[in-house]
Formats: sequence, structure tokens, C-alpha cells
Amino acid sequence: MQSLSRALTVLAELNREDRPYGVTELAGVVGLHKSTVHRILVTFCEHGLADRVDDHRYTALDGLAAIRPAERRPRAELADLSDRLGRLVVLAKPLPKTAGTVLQVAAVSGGGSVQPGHAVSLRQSALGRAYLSALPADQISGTPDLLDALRRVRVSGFAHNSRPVASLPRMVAVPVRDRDGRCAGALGAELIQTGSIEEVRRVVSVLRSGS
Amino acid sequence: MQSLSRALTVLAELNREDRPYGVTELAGVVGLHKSTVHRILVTFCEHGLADRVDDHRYTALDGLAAIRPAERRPRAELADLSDRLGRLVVLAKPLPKTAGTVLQVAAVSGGGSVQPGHAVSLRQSALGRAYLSALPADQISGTPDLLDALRRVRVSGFAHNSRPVASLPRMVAVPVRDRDGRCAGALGAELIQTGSIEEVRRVVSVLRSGS
DNA sequence: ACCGGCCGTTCCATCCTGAGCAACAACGGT
DNA sequence: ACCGTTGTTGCTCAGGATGGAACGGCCGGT
Repeated sequence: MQSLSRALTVLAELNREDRPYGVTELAGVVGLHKSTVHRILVTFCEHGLADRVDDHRYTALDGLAAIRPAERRPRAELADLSDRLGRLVVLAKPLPKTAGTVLQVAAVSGGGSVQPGHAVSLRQSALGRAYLSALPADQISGTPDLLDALRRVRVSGFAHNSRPVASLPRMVAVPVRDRDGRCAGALGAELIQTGSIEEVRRVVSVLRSGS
Repeated sequence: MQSLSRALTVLAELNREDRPYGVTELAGVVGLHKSTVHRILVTFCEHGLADRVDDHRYTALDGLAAIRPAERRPRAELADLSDRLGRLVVLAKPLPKTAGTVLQVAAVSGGGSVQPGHAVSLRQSALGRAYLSALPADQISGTPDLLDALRRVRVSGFAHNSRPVASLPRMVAVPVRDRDGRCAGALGAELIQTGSIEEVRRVVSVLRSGS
């Protein structure tokens, strides 16, 4: 039921921010087309779960605030991290039932080849491996090489792509957990001085402080 | 976006009753297939909007009670009406975007040819005509015969099928309005002594008291 | 214990429908 | 007046929702 899943993701995002959302902006955050988000929002309005505050803004119903999720405003935190690190910071979250990829949800100070809403590989990207490394063992399968790599990620606490894949920038990434300790996604930052261990350590420690 | 619309109907129904719902029962009430409702419920659980209280019962999240719709527990009222009338009582509601039919939502003391979850014709059944008669004039179209019949329903306040259609029991039905005055469905009761005007009047007056 | 019915769940083929693209009107800033 | 936005809507196609059938588990009646 991925269609419903996507729609609920939209509703959750709309609900997390108390400020009204525009269609295009919301579409960028959740990584869907604006036409899709528009139709979803209209349907939510028809069912009374959302309201349009003016001609071009939608907001979640007040009553929904009770089920506001635990995570708080990832975008504001991302902007803060990006400021402190002076580089691109990306938050990636899995979309339900989308095995094989994680979805980049919000990239602040974006540009480059990493864009909000693009899916990245679970196995080839640092974001994906950081995410995989924090999953329960019984949810992971793959080649012995991959399992070994994930073990090293668990020991060091971060993943990085030492052999960059085409079109993916060099990044380090750490897993992000929700307050129940379950893996909720991955937080990554661009590497500028490639290969500098000091840089990696500093960036990772800042990323950790933000999760 | 009818898929999302159907799913939200399921959530609304789950939310209206505070008692947990089984998959099959819920499917009957909203008029969808078992398997469809099951998948919808699983997805809602994944997104934290619903919970499964035990192995075979689902319930809406507590926080959703805030957006509980205005209508209150139609089933309990139906059972009461059915007791007072000593006969089958049926509540029919339109499903969003399902033009041409109304859906029988809950039939208490059921059995017979009227079963929960079955769709009935808008034009041929007493339930359907009662519903049509309370719609805004600009939403009604049909043959002159139908329009004339609806006019008589409006005058008398109830619809009945004097020439019963195959497999439909003889019934009387009155429109049901929500608190905004808009037509929300129809309430019908089986006729036992067919043709008795007294019976019709008595049944209709009881039905009215219940809407 | 046996069996029949009902439950929730899953598999699978069919066709619907949701997704994406592109074009549109309406604003607002330069 | 121009351009870059915004929200909205036709249109097309592939992906996915649907619902029939079958499965295993559970309970109540025989």
C-alpha cells in the first residue's frame, strides 16, 4: 500500500510543522511531485484532516497535533548543522516499503548532485550504509563484503565512501535513531578535503551532536 | 485520489467507534474487500495512526479522538431503533466518489437480502430515493418520472418502494442529515404488513426520531 | 476429538488509477 | 513588460490497488 504510505508521509510532514505549507515546498521536502502532493492535499481537505488557510497554503488539522511525531523539525536542525560545518548536510530517511533505497528528504544549502527527494542506493552510498549498519541484524542481507563493511561502520560509528561511485559526492554519514532507539535514517555531510582523517572526525562529531 | 479517500473512510470509521474493530467487520461497514481493509490497516499501523490491540482487533490511535467526526455511534442507535420497531433497520451512506449507488453501512438484526456492505441503487431503492430527495437540486438529474417521484418524497418526508424491485425487500426510508443540514444518507426500515398506511406512518415517525 | 465456520492473512492476475510530465492562469518581484 | 514563481489540471502509461481464492489458526457445536 505504498500510495497510502506516501500520502501519510505528506500528512505527517504537514503535521510536524505548525506553519502552513505550500504545495511545492511540501513536495520538495517529502520528495514527491507537486501535482501528486496537490491531489493528496485536496483529498485530505475533503476528509477534514487538513485545511487550506488561504489560496496557496495548506495546514494540518489542529486536532492532529496530538499525534505529532517525536522528531522535531529536521530542517531547522539541518540548517544549523550546515552552518556549523560550512558544507552540504543531508538527511536521508527510508520510505516505507521501499526496499533498496533510502530517500533524501531535506538537503539544506543544496545544489550539486545531491538534491532533495532523490533516492540513493542503500549499499553504494555512505548514507545507505550508515542506515543499514543500525538496522537489526535480521533485517540485513547481502554479500560477505557488505556485511563486513557494515561491521566496520558499527565499530567506527560512521560510514564513508572511500571509492566514490559515479555522480555521488564523497560523504560521511552517521545513523540517526528515534527515541526508541530504532534506526530512523542517516545524516550525512559532504567531504571537502578528501581523505583527511581529522576532517572526518570533526564532521562526524558534529553530525552526532545533531541527531 | 479515490484510493486515499477509501483509506481515510476506513480510518474515520475506525475512529468513530472507540471499540476495536475486526478486519472483516470493518470491511463490511465501509463496504470494501477484506484484503483491502487489511492492507490499509497495516499501513496505518506502520505510520502510527492505528494500533492492533490484539491478534485480531485494530483500533484507531487515541490521539485521533480529537478529530472524531460529529456523528455519534450510528450502530448503537440503529440497534435501538430496530428494537423499538421490531424489524430490520438499515442505515445507508454514500461512499465518496461513488456516484450511482448508496452503500448500506450497518444493518442491525440483519439477515435477509439486505446485508451490510452491499451497495443499493440510488434510483430504484427507497433508501436511494430518500437520499436523493434531500440533495441540493443542482446535484440531481434524471428522468421526469424520477424528479417527480423525488418531489413527492420531499412532500411526504419518506420514500417507499411500492413496486418492489427484484431481491429488494419492501422498505420505507427517510433522509438523514448531518448537523450542518446536508444530506448524509438514508435510514430505512423493512415493511411487514405491506401497504398498510398506518404501519408506514408509525415506522416513519420512529425513524425520524432516530436521525 | 472431530469437524464446520469464521477469522486474519497471503498469493496472484487483472485492470484501474495514481504518478509524472507539461502546459496553464494568476501573482509578484525586478 | 518580462520573468520566475506559485497552484492547478489534462493526458498517458506503468505501477500498484483491488478482490477473488486459498491457507492456517481459532473457537463452538456436534
